[in-house]
Amino acid sequence: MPQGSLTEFEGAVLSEIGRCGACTAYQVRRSFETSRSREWSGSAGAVYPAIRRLTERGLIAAAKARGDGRGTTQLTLSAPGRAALRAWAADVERAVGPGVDPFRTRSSEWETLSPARRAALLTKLDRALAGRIAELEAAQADAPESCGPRLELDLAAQRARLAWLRARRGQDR
Amino acid sequence: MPQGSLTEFEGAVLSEIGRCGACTAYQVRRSFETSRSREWSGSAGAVYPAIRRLTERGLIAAAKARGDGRGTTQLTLSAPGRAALRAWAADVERAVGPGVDPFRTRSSEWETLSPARRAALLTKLDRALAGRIAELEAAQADAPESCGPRLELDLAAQRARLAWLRARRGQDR
DNA sequence: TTACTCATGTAACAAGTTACATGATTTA
DNA sequence: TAAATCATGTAACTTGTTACATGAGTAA
Repeated sequence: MPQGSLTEFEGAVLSEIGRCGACTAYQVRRSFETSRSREWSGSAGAVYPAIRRLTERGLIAAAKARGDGRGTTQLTLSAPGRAALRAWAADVERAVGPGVDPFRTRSSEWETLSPARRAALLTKLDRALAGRIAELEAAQADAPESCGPRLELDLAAQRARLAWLRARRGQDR
Repeated sequence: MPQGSLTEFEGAVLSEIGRCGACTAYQVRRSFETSRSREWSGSAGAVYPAIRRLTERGLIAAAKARGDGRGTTQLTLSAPGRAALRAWAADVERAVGPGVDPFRTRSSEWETLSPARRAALLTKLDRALAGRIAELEAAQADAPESCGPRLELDLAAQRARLAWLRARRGQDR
């Protein structure tokens, strides 16, 4: 990894600290844990070491909260941290990469199934995708202000899968 | 990880061995290395240990090629291996999960940029996406028979990103 | 006072990366 | 014969996972 660059996870951590202005490592964990997307579990064993690394690199400023028996530490982005976050977010090559897509990875295997098995599986996939889309639409309707681009892109990606799936099922008939 | 289940990478390895019928670990490596998607590097340090694990679990049958000074080993799927691969491919919950999407992960950070910086970045992203789409369309035109669902889904995903991006840029005007 | 949440962290393990090492075979 | 490719593998490192451990504050 080139010097100064950030992993996906580190970028997401800095992004979260930048978003909330000043927060504790615990709050960063919770935001990953409660996030709809299951990209990272937000486990303590991932978050605390990552924050320690980023603090050692001078990208995060950690300030002990005084008069707090819990030993709470407030985290903020330093100026280099903001710069590193901007550079990470502006990495076009990585942004347009395909990432890890479990739907696509499995798709070529579906072609090898017998027509009957394939039809059954594609029906299940259709239902699951439609369910996810309904959830995302409900979340969007619940909090129309707070729904950012991630939710929109989640929806767009799931709709693209469903459109592919229905075109694929049409071919089987 | 529940017993008998496969990681994304292990599933992809079994899928590749199933696809080519019987091949060497080296051929599995090459197919990852030369794959358009950069999900996995196909490094020897990933492929050989994974194949050893899968062989120890009885999912891969390894047969030494006789009369080959290179010590070549032919790999095939065992019956339990084919069953494990089918179960992995039919895991609907994991299939419809979002995976790791570097475009979506970065998108919320783009909203924090100044209008001028955002416009410049979104222009670069537009060009990069259009370029990727053109490459995929060219690959599809070059080999119309051999282009499987992965290529179609790659295209669908990139087109969905581009459509989101252009709608997003329209809002800024 | 019991249980839950806030808050931080470590230990053992899993699994990927790069870089290195070795040797056979094929091709220029 | 020199270089490229085929073929297999290991070692050091990174970084994620689960599970565990600890302790302070808060609400039933």
